[in-house]
Amino acid sequence: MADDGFFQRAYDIVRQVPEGRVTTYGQVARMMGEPRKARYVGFAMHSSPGMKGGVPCHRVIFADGSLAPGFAFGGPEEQRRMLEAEGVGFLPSGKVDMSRFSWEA
DNA sequence: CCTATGACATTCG
DNA sequence: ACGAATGCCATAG
Repeated sequence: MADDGFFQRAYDIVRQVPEGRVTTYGQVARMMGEPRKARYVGFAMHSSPGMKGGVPCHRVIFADGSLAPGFAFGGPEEQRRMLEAEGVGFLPSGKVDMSRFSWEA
């Protein structure tokens, strides 16, 4: 299915994200050449096979550095835990320090 | 054809 | 700084 191609492309990008590094939905969408489809990237993550498929969707966060409220692994709390375990630093605001850990191709 | 919805992003008050 | 509103694109009713 051609639609799945979009998903596969999103997975391919997220799969390239190294540990201790985070990226945003808009960023991934932009790499695919379609920055307007940021929402679909999010949907792709929702449907993502998870770390088993090599898709660390927990490294994909909002543009402002916040995590997905309620749709994550068991809440943003768990996601924050995982990111911290990978070496990602968090700000006192409870958001990721994008200034340091924002992933760049 | 118009309205509603969605792991987003950006702008305004 | 935070919350609300609007914009984008695609699918469904």
